[in-house]
Amino acid sequence: MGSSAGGTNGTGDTEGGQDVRERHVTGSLAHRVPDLGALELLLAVARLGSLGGAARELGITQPAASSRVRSMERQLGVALVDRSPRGSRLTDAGALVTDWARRIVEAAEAFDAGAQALRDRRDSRLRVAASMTIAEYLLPGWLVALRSQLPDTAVSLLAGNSTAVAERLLAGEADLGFVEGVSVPTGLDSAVIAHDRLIVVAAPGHPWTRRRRPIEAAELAATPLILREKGSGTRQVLDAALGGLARPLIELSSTTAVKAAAVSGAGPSVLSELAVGEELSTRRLVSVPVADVALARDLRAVWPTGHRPTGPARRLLSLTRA
Amino acid sequence: MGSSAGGTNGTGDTEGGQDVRERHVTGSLAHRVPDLGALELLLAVARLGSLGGAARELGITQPAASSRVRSMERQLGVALVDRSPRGSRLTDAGALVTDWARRIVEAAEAFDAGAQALRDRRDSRLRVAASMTIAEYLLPGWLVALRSQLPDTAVSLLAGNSTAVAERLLAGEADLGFVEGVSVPTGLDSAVIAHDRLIVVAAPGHPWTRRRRPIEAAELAATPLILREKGSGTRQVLDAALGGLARPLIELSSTTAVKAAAVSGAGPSVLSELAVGEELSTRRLVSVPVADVALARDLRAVWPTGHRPTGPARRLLSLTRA
DNA sequence: TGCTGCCCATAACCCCAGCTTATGCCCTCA
DNA sequence: TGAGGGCATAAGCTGGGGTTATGGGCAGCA
Repeated sequence: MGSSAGGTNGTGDTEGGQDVRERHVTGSLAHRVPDLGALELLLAVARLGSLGGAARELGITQPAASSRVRSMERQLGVALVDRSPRGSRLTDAGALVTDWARRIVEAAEAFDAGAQALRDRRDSRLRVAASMTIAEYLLPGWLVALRSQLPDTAVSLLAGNSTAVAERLLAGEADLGFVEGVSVPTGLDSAVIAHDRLIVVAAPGHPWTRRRRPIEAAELAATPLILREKGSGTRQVLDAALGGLARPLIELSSTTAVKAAAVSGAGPSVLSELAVGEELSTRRLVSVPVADVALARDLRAVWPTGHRPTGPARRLLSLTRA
Repeated sequence: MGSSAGGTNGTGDTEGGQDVRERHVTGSLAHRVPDLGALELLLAVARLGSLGGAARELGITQPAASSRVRSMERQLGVALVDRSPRGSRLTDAGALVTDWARRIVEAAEAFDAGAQALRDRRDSRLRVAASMTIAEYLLPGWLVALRSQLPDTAVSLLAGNSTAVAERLLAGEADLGFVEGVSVPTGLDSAVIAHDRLIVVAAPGHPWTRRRRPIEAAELAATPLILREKGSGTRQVLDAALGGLARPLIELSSTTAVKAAAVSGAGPSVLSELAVGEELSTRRLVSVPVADVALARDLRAVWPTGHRPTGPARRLLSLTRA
């Protein structure tokens, strides 16, 4: 590395003497991270090896691309591309930054696919109904993949609980559904597409995170927990596993609120492993081993009995089987 | 939900009769996805239950927040918050969108943590040297976590291959290193922090993706593959596993380039599972089972023999042991 | 019942980031 | 040696996002 970071190539440094470098300013991410357009531009430069080429691909002019990359470099304080009269290549640091940028762009693509499905309610070629956990954590990725296979298929998404999903399907208002939980609503055929486990989590420092031995079912049932409201898929599985005994410390109506409460140390909680992956890997939450309790559940694709999915629905279904 | 989507409420529609609704316009993500500032604002609204409160937290005025949320709703075509004279709550669709937004913001936080480490080269309290794969895929997450524990510790990052990492550590220019690969450079102590496997991947449709039986080592060695250049950690492991026989179809100098080539169907490749997680789950690449080949490798933290990490280095080390 | 406080919306104005067009220099290659 | 691709700089325009100022609903309380 180090090849270019310091500005050893005196191409253009117009900013001259100003090294005021505001440190430690908590300028709210948006001020420290380039916007999506700039990140897309960077990815295009990486792929095409030229600023002008990237500009053409994005439908802007070459000077616009040039200045935008430059201001991104100023913002980050790192040289990203080596410009030469016959093209531009990423510096080592630039390659790294580009990889990190790609994550943001991919998350944005998932967001876009999801948002688009949420908007196009009727008149879509593929109408999907999904339970919350699946709609939150899995569907956007599937939709991105689906779009790459069927770019012209408009998808609509309705999110609700299992019974709502079943109603839509049976009323002919949805082509394919996804539910989590133990049982399949009557009138529907299903295929298991993935498995999910509920796990017990607590903020770092909680006594349970220091235990040697796993929690027993009885102890879990006896401890007040931060939980989703009754009726949620997560709560149903937990209640079933404990024999209807889960004691709520607080009941909240969204997974997000539950996570926030758990992270802030309000108490232990039980959540889908899909929901807490990020929190676990960054140590904002710690998983507590449990013994003796069946917290696994299947994630299923469902459709009206007899109406085996065809067309785009079939395509989507085939994407979901990892 | 559907309360406002269709534009039935004529609040501000200055564009009047134009329902031209540009469909299918590939307006480059950035035009379809709200910018980071707007997403942060949405998260704040979700957390605080009020537009004004969110505005205060972000250091902007209430009208600014109000208008920004409104324009986000217009952009997405979906009502996100239910405004009432005593606060604002997310709609169902808003809750979903907020969850998707959170992914983007988290990716941005990782980007920011990484970029900041890349910028602060010297004069940092914790100097980390890491091999490319780790710097790309794992370090940013660790840095986010570290920052939540030690907000005032400036971290610097140098990315290079294993020998470069070792040099820095031995020269006293780095406090903690991370390497992938089979052997530990001499003069360094190490601890295994995770495991990684190289996997064989191909674009969907490639003959190998239809096979029933795993690929044999001999077949893998006989087939031209898309590979990183000689000397990269990935290549070393593969060569060792095959007995130095890997045949390159193309040699490329970055993981990203290799992935792009593989996705475009140029041929099969061998890559770290860390690198292709996203591609696998969205089916841009398919994993091909292999028999008979030892493609596992350890990811290790390393430090100069005897100089057991202390202070921030120790803290970071403890974060990395999942 | 009216007062006070919190919440949100609208209006008018301002500023700068990012775009465009126009131009020039550098390098390579036929 | 001229043509063409690639990059940089300069000058001017536009709009999104910010600000201040103001007004209207709904709760709670004297």
